[in-house]
Formats: sequence, structure tokens, C-alpha cells
Amino acid sequence: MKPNSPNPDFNAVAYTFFNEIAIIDQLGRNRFERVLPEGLSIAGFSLLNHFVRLNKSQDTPSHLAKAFQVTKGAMTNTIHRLEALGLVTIVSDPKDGRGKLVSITEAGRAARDDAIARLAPSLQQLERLIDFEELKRLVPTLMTLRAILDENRDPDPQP
Amino acid sequence: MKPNSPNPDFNAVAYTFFNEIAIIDQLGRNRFERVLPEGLSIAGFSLLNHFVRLNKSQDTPSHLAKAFQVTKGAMTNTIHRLEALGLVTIVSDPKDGRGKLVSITEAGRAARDDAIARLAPSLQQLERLIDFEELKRLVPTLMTLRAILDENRDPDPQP
DNA sequence: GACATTTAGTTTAATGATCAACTAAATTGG
DNA sequence: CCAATTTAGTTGATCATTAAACTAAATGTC
Repeated sequence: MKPNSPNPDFNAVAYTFFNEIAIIDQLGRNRFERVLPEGLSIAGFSLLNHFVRLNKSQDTPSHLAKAFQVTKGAMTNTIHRLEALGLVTIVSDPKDGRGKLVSITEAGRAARDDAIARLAPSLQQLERLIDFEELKRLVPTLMTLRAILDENRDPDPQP
Repeated sequence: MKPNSPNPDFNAVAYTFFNEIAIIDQLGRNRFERVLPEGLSIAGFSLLNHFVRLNKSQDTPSHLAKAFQVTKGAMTNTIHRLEALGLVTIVSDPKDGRGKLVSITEAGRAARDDAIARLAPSLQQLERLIDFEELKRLVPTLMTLRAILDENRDPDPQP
């Protein structure tokens, strides 16, 4: 009797599931990256998009790092690259000597809009190829799953 | 009138979909990575697992690169790391002066088995948390989607 | 109010990947 | 049969990321 032996069926399905997820992620990333304007990464675009979607004008690097579930180091890199491109500004927080405040610039908004425009043909192609209803049905399940995985990762990433 | 303007609903769903996929991929990877034995990456494990699952004793780097949809450079790196760990051997193909043949070693099989054993507790936790039937239902749809994305990426990656 | 702890951000080294340039060998077609 | 092309693999530059060490500022405690 094997106590706690994992169910081989579950394991096989989980393996296949994560495998498919990994491939879809890679293909999706790739599709997106190749239409993004020169110098703008997915991380950079996501940051710009975050400002626009949430209608925020300012945010701190540490809050952004948490929002994107990325280390502070990664966020430092992302925002400094965007700053070099003139797409965000970084100023010291007058209220907190340790802190910085990141803001999107007009050029940043334009770059974000441009990126979305460039993405359109790729999305239109997908729309033709994919059953929209099926895609829509997938989303809530994925969200549930994501939430479970999110709540149950063992230790925290670089706390 | 905007000709070819993408359906905003589709766009929103697609955006959410790829976002969830990206997060699940990251969480899954993370979960896996942290139990893998020191020095063994997911790429390395996948390679070892490939040999065992398909019951292959030899394979060429270029075939492996295609199988994992990774560039030749990435595969060179992966197999050289595994070789340094003694988990695979690399020999010249006697039939083709350009080619190499990669084989898994006994240590490689052991490392693969060890990795799977280390993964077990994490999988058991998931099994407790996730509705197996729901996960199972997801897989075929994801596979279909993956196939569509796969067939329709524009140019080939580094042909 | 001084000292310890926490928090914000940066920096550095390492990883795993891409892309592009390169070498060498095999194949193809006049 | 030889030149041109294709294929196999390596290398080097760059990127986005993590982890860990570090600095500086704020907060908490006694």
C-alpha cells in the first residue's frame, strides 16, 4: 500500500495540461512580440497598458512589481527601459524619500495605442480561426485554476 | 466605417485568455522549478523525460530542438549542461559528419525518476485543490487551440 | 531619542532563451 | 565533378528574468 501515492491519471492530465499551457503561452507571446514596435517588450507594453486600463497616472515601482508578480529587480529594469524610450517618467516620491513615482507620458500612451493597432491584424486572424464561444467558456475555468495556483504556491517569491 | 476593425469583445476575451495562460504558466513553472534537483532546469528535465517517455536511446540535437520548438542554440546549451551533469552523453554521428547523437545515461534516468518523485507532493496538493473532471475537460480545448496557434504563426522561428 | 527592523529601490551574477553570424559537412544540379 | 545550396551544430551578443546583496529611508519599540 502506497500512502499518498499520486493518482497516475491526475498526473498525466496535469502534465499534459501544463504542457499545453506552456506551448500556448509561447505561441501567444511570440505572436504578440513580433508585432510590437521596436524596443517595446511585452513587459513594457503591459506596464503602459496597466496605466491606461486602470486610468492611473502614477504608480510606485514596488506596487507595479506586485501587480505583475515580478521581482523588484525586474521592475527596475522594465521601467528604466521605458524611461529611456521616453514612455514613462520616474520621479522621487516627495512624501517618501525611499520611493519613486512612475507616470506614463503622452508618448507612452501613443506607443500603447500603436501597439494595440499593430496587434489588430493578428487578433483578426485569430478571430477567424477560433471559436469565440469556446474561448469564452475557457476563461472562467482558467481564472479559477489560476486563483488556486496563486493562493497555494508554497513560499513567497523574494518577500 | 472601420474596415476590418477587430471585434472588441473578442479582443477583450483573447486578452484575458492569454493573460491567464501566462500567469498559469508562470505559477506552474515556478512550482515545478522549485522542486527540481539542483542544476536541473525544466528544459533539462523535459529532455530527459522525452527520452524515457518515448523510450528512445538516442536523438539528434536538431530533432530535439524541433520537438521542443526551441532554437538550435538553446538546445546546444541544454544538452551541454546536461552533459556537464553527466545526465546525457554526446557523440558524433558516425553516419553524418555534421551530426551529433545525444543519449541519456543511467544517471540521467535516475535524475528523471528523482525529479518525478520530488514532484509528487506538489501534484498531490494540486489533486486535492483542483476538480479533476474540470481539468480534464479543459485539455482537449487547449489542444485544439494550441494546434490552431501552432499552424498559424506567421514565419517560422529561425528556419 | 536611539537602535532594530522593515520597506523601497538598485545592482550584480546567473539562467534560459532568441537571433544572427559562423564553420563544416552533405546534397543537389548543371 | 564541382559549385551552389542546404543542413547540423556552435558561438556571441542581447534580453527578460531571478536571487541575493546592498543602500537609504521610514517605522516601531523600549
